[in-house]
Formats: sequence, C-alpha cells, structure tokens
Amino acid sequence: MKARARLDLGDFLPYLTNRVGMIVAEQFGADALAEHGLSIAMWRVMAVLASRGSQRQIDLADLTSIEVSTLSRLVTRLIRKGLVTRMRSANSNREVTVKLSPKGQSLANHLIPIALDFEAAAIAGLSAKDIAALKHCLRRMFGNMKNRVATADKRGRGSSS
Amino acid sequence: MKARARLDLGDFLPYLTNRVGMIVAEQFGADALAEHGLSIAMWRVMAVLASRGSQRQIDLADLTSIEVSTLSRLVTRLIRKGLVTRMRSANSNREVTVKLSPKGQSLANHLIPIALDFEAAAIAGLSAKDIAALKHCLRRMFGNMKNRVATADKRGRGSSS
DNA sequence: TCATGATAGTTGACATTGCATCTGTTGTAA
DNA sequence: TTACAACAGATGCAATGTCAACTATCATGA
Repeated sequence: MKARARLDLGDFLPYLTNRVGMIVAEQFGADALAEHGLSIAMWRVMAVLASRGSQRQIDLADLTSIEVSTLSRLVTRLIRKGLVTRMRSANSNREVTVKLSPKGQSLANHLIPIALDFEAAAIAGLSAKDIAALKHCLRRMFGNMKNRVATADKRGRGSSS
Repeated sequence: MKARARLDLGDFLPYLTNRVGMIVAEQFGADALAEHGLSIAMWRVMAVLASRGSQRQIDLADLTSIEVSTLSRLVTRLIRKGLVTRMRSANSNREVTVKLSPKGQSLANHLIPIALDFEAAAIAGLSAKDIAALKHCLRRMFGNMKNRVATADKRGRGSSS
C-alpha cells in the first residue's frame, strides 16, 4: 500500500510544461498572429512547412499533433487564405502534398524572426547550460512518451519508430 | 539587416515544449481519462481543485489557462457528472466557489497516482540534476512570459502581478 | 486479376470553444 | 443614496474540433 499520493501542481511536470506552452502560444497568437488572421494551429502548420518543406497531410498531422480530420479542414482554410497549396503527390494518387505558397512563404519569413524573438524573451535570464538541459529533457520526454505508445497500445496505433 | 532567420523546429523551444505537453496529455487522456468520460480540460480542473482546494471560477481559469466562458460551461458539465459543486461564495454574492464533490475527490484520488506514474515515465532516464534544471527553466519561462503581458499589453489585459 | 486489408484523405453529425454581449454584484466617491 | 466603473459569471452564436463513417487508392498474395 503506497502512501496517499498528493498532487503538488507547482512541481508537476505535465502541468508546468503545458502552462509554458500555453502562455507562449497565447501571447504569440495575440501579438503576432491575430493581425494576420491566423490561429495558433495555422501557424504551427506553416512553421512545420517552413522548417521541413512540403509534407503529406498525415505527416503534417503527426508533426503538429493536430487530428487528421481537423487538419484536413485547416488546410482547406489555409488554401482559401492563399497561404498553402494542396496537390496530389507525384508518386501516389491517394496522398496529397501540402506546401507553402509564395505568399505563405513570405508570411512565414515575416513571422519566423518574431517567433524567435519570443523564444528569446521566454528564456531570458537562463544560462546556456540550463537551456541545454531543458532541450535535452524535452527531447527525452517526448521520446519516452512516444515509445510508451508502442508498449501500451490498446488501440494498435503503432506509429513510426 | 539581420541574416535571414531560419526556423529549426527541432531546436525551437515553443515547439519542443508544446509537443511534450501534447503527447503527455494525449496519452494520459487515452489511457486514464477516457474510461471515466473525462476530457483533458476536465482533468485539469479537477487536478487544480485537488491540489489547491476550492477556487473561484476566475482563479480556476487562470490556473488552468482555460477561457472563463469555456470554463463556466465546463464546470456545468462537471456538475452534471457529479464531480464538483458550484456555490455562491460566502463573502461575495457575485463570486462562485467550485469544489470537488466527494465523488470527484475520490476520482481524483484514483487518478493522481496514475498521473504521477505518467510523469515518472516521461522523465525516465533523466538525472535529478537535469530535472531540476528543467523545472527551473519552465518556471522562469512562465514568469518571463507572464511579465511580458504587463509590458506589451495592447489590450490592457493587465492580469495579476 | 481479383479479393482483401491497409493507407490517405474527406465529410456528416455532434460537441466544444471563443468572442462579444448581457446580467447581476461590489467598491468608490460625489 | 445615487451614479458609475470594475468585476464575476453566464449565454447567444459563429467558428472549430472530434469521432465515426465513407471514398478512393495502393500493396499483397492466392
């Protein structure tokens, strides 16, 4: 019998992590995205495309943690805004390739420095050593959780390695 | 003229942070919450109440990063499930106090150890020193962003200190 | 080459969210 | 005491998200 588990939110990593993620997104959304009519989800899609180049929707969903059906509609909205294009893939006819349009690319070029400034503002006052540890932890945590899926898959969702 | 800013997602902290937050929430939701009919947002409310005791809705909104109007409805849903109660505050008649019901408390008691196990699984393989740095960074980042609001408030949203 | 199952994407029905707005309460001070 | 601004919360409505089907394509192998 384990001692009654107390939850101390201020020390609970999922809580701390999510709060940081949320406040950064919230403020970036209000200060940089709103004036362009973009939601945070839209920005995430554009950021992935800007960073990794054109992607299939399913990979985009994986990289952004956005549901495939949600993403499908989101991409449609981005197309209506003229920021991305959706084309049948060259090799497969059931796949689709999403890519930044010139307009989308130029908006991304405008937003990326702002995003990097936000990142800099967020980590102000922290040492390079701490930042390194932070990134190391976050990458490891993501890996740990990703592997858990393979282990405890009730739903057989065995995604990539 | 600054050099053209490149975005390397794999090194971009807002991205890393959000991905970790999302995958943990996703898996905790699927593995622990779904069977109780709870959403992640509901769990967050319950976790705050379990950790900090009963709260006004507005404080709950602040602690969970959930919009006040969303939270109002969310609390209504939790009441329908018999997990929390909403009462007029003792001192003020416009405030409301949300508190875990006995049933909600017992569900929280059941979920908290599972949540702590998740946290442990997430940080497996990381040294205590790294974890300490991680928490230090996350707290500082939250503080940095929170202060930014006071500085750059276009919308006069000057929240608490 | 024809079935079969897996994969990629879309859509309909329904639930949830978010903004703007509204109601009611409290604090202040004229 | 009355007027007024700030505050806490609730609600209408449009936008978004989610789950479960559904369509279409592809890979396989009998």
